[in-house]
Amino acid sequence: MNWTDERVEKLKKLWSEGLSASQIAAQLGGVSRNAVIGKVHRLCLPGRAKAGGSTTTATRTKRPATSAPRAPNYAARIATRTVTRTTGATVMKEEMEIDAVEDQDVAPVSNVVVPMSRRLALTQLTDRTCKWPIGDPMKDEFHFCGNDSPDTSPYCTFHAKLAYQPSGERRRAR
DNA sequence: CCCTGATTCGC
DNA sequence: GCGAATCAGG
Repeated sequence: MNWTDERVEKLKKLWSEGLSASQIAAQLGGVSRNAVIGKVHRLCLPGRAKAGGSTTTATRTKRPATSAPRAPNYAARIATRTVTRTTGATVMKEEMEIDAVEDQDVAPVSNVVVPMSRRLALTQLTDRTCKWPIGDPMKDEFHFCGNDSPDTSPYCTFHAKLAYQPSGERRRAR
């Protein structure tokens, strides 16, 4: 995958909306979260104040620039590689999620991860259908997931994990 | 262990 | 320029 203008624009948009790198990667497809972060840096986009999943609201400022940025010790890097790989479910999981979304678009039948794919149009959505958008909104094949979603979420259990939840609360679906 | 972003560096 | 590997942290 290469960074077309379209993809860069989407990246900028999602990043500015506060989506995490992995979530953006999942939506763009074909890239890892590392790729997203790397691109963000190359674009000189404003980074997050602090890392960490729990929405660090204006936490401490960045590292003191006085000390060296970092000194990657390649000996140590090699030493920890095996450990990281054994653990490393991160990359694997991302790939699985991306594949699942794409599979749904191509082969809607009998998907283990997403058992049902109804490919609903906007007007077909109900309170109980997943509203996760699939495809390019500007193109004809655009549709919504349409799987059953619990009353507590606008998304099915699969897409709920990918959905961005604003820190406050989700506006009540009307 | 799950996740987050940040950084380095081989390609 | 790209992104995997790694680091650092919640």
